Order: sequence, then C-alpha cells, then structure tokens
Amino acid sequence: MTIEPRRRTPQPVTLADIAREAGTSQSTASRALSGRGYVAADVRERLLAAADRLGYVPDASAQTLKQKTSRVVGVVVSDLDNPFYGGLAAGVEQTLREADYRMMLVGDNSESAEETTAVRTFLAMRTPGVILTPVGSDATSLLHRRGIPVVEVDRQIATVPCDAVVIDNVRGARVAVEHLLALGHRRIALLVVDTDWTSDVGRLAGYHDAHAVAGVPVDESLVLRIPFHDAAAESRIADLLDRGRPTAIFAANNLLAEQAWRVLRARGLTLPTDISLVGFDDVQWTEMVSPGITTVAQPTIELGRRAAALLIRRIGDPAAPTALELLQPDLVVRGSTGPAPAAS
Amino acid sequence: MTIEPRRRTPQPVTLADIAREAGTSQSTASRALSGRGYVAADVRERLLAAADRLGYVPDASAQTLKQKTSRVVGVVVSDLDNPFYGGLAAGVEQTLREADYRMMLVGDNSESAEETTAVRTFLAMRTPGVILTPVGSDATSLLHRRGIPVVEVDRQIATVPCDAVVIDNVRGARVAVEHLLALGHRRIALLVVDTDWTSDVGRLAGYHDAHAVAGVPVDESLVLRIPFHDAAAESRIADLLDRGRPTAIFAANNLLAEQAWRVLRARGLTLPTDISLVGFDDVQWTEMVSPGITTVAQPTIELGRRAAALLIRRIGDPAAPTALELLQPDLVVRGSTGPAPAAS
DNA sequence: CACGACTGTGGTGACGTTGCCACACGGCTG
DNA sequence: CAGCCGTGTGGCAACGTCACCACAGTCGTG
Repeated sequence: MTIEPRRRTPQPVTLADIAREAGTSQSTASRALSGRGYVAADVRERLLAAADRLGYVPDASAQTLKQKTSRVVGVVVSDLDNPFYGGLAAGVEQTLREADYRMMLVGDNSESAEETTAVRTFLAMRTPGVILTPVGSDATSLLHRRGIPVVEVDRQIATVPCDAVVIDNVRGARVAVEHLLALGHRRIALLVVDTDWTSDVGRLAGYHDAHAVAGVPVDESLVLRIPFHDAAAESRIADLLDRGRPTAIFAANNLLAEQAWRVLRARGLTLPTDISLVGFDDVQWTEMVSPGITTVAQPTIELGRRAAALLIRRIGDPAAPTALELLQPDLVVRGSTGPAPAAS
Repeated sequence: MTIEPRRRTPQPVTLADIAREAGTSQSTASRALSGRGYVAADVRERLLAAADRLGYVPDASAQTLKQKTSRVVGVVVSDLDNPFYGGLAAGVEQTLREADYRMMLVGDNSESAEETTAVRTFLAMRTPGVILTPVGSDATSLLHRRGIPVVEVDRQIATVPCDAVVIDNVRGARVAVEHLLALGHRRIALLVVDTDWTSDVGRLAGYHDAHAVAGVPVDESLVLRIPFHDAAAESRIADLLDRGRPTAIFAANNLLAEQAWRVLRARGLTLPTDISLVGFDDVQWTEMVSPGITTVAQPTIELGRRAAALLIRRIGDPAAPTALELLQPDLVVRGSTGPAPAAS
C-alpha cells in the first residue's frame, strides 16, 4: 500500500521550470524576464509565454538575498487606530505603491522598546529604508549605523543626521494662541502631552511665543502637561478648570481636544460663550460637532506622502544633503472660539 | 593611486562571521542561535555572546528562501484613511505581532485589479497567509490555487472555501429598521452601496426582513443604491428627500451616514423631530454630534483581531474545517431617532 | 582578411540559512 | 566487550535568482 503523496501545496514555478519549458538556459530565462541583457526577440516571446502559462511569480526572497536589498519599506507608527496615524500611513502607502515599493507596517505603542524591535525586523528584511514617527533615538541610530536611510515624520528625535517631514508646530500653536489673544482671552489653558518630542515641545514654545509677543504674562499654572495614556486625563482637565479659571483652552493634539471637549460637555458649559476651545489636528468630528471646533489643521495624508517621497529620493541618492520638510498648518476658525467674557 | 573602497554600508554580519568569532562551524552557530539541535551549553554561550557583540541579525530573506515560507502576512484593505479599515488593520497588526508575525499592508482602492496585484506580491514573498477585505473573487482563488490560506474580513466573496470573519449584517440592519418601525416610521429610506458584497446585500436583506416581519410594505423608491466613490452621492440623497418624503433614513455604512447627516444639516432639518437617522458602524463622530446618532456598532478592532487569530490557526492546521465567525453588532440608540411625526 | 564590436547564449558560483548526514565520543546494557 | 543510544560537532548541499564570464557567431571597418 503506497502512501498518497498529497501534494497540498504545489511548489512554486521557478526560473528553471520556465527555461526547461522554453528550451533555453536559466540565464536566458532570467534575462528575458528581468529585461536586463541580450535576448533574441523570438526567444523572449517564447519565455514570456512559458512564464505566463505556468504562472511564474519571481521569488522575492531569492531576489532580496541576491541583491542584498528588498522593495519593502518599513513603517512604524504609534497607534494605527488613531485616525491621524491612519491617514499618515495611507499617504505613505499610496506613494510607495506608485513607486513600486511595498509597506511593512508596525505599531509601537509609543514605546521605545517596541520601536527597536520593529527596526530589528526591518534590518533582518534588508529594508531599503524606514519611515517612522519616532519614539526614541535608539532605533534611528541603529539603522543609521547600518547605512539604512530613515525619514522621521511628525516629530524629530534622531541624534544622527536624517531626513524629516514635520509640520511647523511652533507656528501652528502661535497662530492658535494669537487667535485667542486677539479675542481678548488672557487666561488661556494649555493641554499638552508631557514628552520631549519636538511636536509637543514646539507647541509649548508657540504658546509661550504668542504670549511674549503680545506682552501677556503666562500663568504657568494654566499649563497642564499630561502623560501618555493617562487614564486620569479628563479629571486633571476638570481640575484645571476649577483651579485655573481659564477663559479659553488650547488642546495641543486631537486626543486632548476630544477629552477637553468631553469635560466641557459634561459640565454643561457652552462654547464659545462660557469658554473657548482650540484643538490641534483637524479630525472629522471637529467639523461635525456644534459648534464646530476651531483647530490647527495638519495635512495628514500629505505628511505621509512627502515622507515616502523623501525616502524614495534618499534611496536613490544616499549622498543627498539632509532634508527637512516643514509643512505649514492652517488655523481653521469655527464656532468654538469667541470673545472672552468681560472680567467680572 | 588606489581607489578608496568607500565602504558606505558595512555589509551585515552573517552566521559565518559568528562562527569564526567563536571558533566553531556554521552549523553549530546556526543550531545555537535558532535553538534547534544539540549544542553544548558553554559553546552556546560563546556563540550568543559573539552574535551579540557583532550585532548579528539573521537574514530574513535567506531564511524564507530556505524554509519556503516567511513570517510576513499579507493584508489588503480598501482604504486605510477610513477609520473603519484603520481600526481593522490595527486589530490585525496587534494580534499578528503577538504571535511573532509581521504585517504587510496594502490598499486597493476597492478595485479588483489592485487587489490582484497586491496578492501577486504576496505570492512572490512566500507569505504564509493573507487577510483581505475582498473586492473580487479572483485574488482569493489565485491564493487558494497556490495553497495559501486566506481569511476574508467584513465581507465574503470567495468562490472557493476559505475562512471568514464578518458581522451579522442582516441582523444589524434588521434591528436598526425594527427600531425605526417601532417608533412608528413607515417611510424609511435606505442608503446602501451598490455592490454585490455580502455586507451590503446583507444590510439590504435585513431592511426587507424587518419590513416583512412587521407587515409593512417596502416602497422601493425609498431604496437608494449608491455606487462607490459617487461624487454625486449627497445630491442624490437630497433628491431622495424631495421625491420620497421619508420620515427616517437608514444609512448602511459610516460614509453614507455622514453624507446623509450633512444633507440634513444643510437643509436645516432637526433630528429627530423633522426626520430620524440611523447609521451603521460606530465611528467617533456619531457620539459627539448633537444629538448623537443612533447606529449599529461593529466591533471593528475585534474584527481584525479575530481575522488574524483565525489565520494563525489555519496556518498551524491547514486541514481544519472552514470557519465562519459571525460577530454580533449592537444597536446603540442615541438622540437621532424619535417617533415618526403624525401623518399630515 | 584580420580584428574588434555587437549580439546572443549557457555555465557557474555566489548570496545566508538550514537540515541532513557522517562522524566521534562517552556511558550504558545485554 | 560489542553494540547502541544520546550528545555534540562539522561538512555539504540546497533553496531561486542574478551577474559575471566564456564562448560563438555575424557584422563592419581599417
């Protein structure tokens, strides 16, 4: 009794199969299908036909092994479920795909260790380049040491030279706060994530800048630095309302803006008569709620597109000077901001 | 004059380097680092130390080539920028990462051709499995023929046996429409995408079911089938309002719900007194607008998690019976639905 | 007509990893 | 003490592709 071979997975067609089918050598088959080197027209025809007939798909790992580089770009974002990062990834993916690259997407949870793990995987895959919303500088250094180009998006952390695409956080925050100051607000609370990322540092700086230019002193008790994933964020915001008596709030990212908005709603406060609110990053809900939220809009998808384009350029020309693209945010004024109530 | 070698990119460390460093053979180094086969404890120590010292990273392409399979799962979604697909991808990625798989993410734009292109890439990469929100059946068939497991998420299209994770669309739509019927609505408009996907077909069926059970005849002129990416969607919805005089709208996905909501807002109609609105898929804004939108909530991230888990199981046991996971959606009642106005 | 340039083809050896095989040793059992 | 099993090790071939090389014609030109 013989055992049924049970060829569950038919093994893939290789160049050797094509060559045999068309009666040529492997070398010729390789040249015909890759388009590099001399092949007689009729022979090429025959090989292409054979490849098509057998359903040939070149083995990417063999190519990568041989060429010591792949067409798969590594991308790390903090949290795919956040629409900001989703849009970013969408932009990256589109541009990569147009240039015949693929995207390997990994989420760290804003944790440096996971970022480094992801990067190690990219190293193993002989990735031609990496795009990341950086959490720490180790990951980028590691890649740099191995000669793999990196593009940082949204924030800059690298301690080694590398390309970056960020928005002008200082200016974005300054414009937002100037808008509030112009409306007569003097007690403007700032909600900002407690990191040393350039995005948050920049927004904090913009807040101070605007005050300085206007000659309005900053009451530091109105600046609330909130750690990542702080479960108590909303209660801390509520506290600030009681303690600081701000007439306006500038929330320096979309999550903080949402939390602030919820606190205000829970308190039954009316925008903008009781208090004004400005957010950062124009996600969908800011326009749909009533009144709409005045916010600093970032070109999210474009951020991703630029990052991918920059990486592709860098892969093509490793010696090009380090580039920093500074995209300009845009203050979108809606109903959530209004004149400061007269001091009582 | 000799030419400077210019070693821009230091070539990666290989097993051979480690072996030389530790004074063993490659085979032993391989066994020590992969953990398969016999290695004396002290030798292993020495090899691990050497690997660590030299910064050894195993070459994934060489491994894939040798083992004829990789740890990179292919994932295709329609549109990463849509938070529904973003959440889905987030769930998939989390679960894959926990099981030491990676995610290769590609967007088709709901176009069958791009889906097939993506799948061909996966084939080339010797992907151990693929997860997709299917657009056509060709892609899945292609994979099936090559013996690569596929999990369909959100919709079922495959003409070959394959695992799937979907929500109970029929029931979701039925519950939504029953809710409206119970409130006294008799002219309920349905906005649905004009596809033959199970998701949309199911929601359409649920709409009819609910009517049938309640003994309410369906006015087919109230059923608006809108093609994908239809730029005129909003004006068609507005038309329907004029022509059909519905007292309630059931929008069968998050995009249509948003468009309907915009049309209603532009008209100055008040929810729920002028008209009621039910959506499908609980995205962020539905809860934040005022009044909140009654909607059929899907466990988006969970959908992704289950799909990944199912795929991992299938990779481990190719002979397991085909599985279909049917997740239950949940009607979240908010302020956008109210009693039908008395007939005038 | 000799020589080189151009076209076309096949052989061969890497790329880095893994797994099979052969071998070698010590301790155990029959 | 012969045989065998359990350890431990190194040699070697193979995965599929590509690039280099050798070679073989066919031109055209000096």
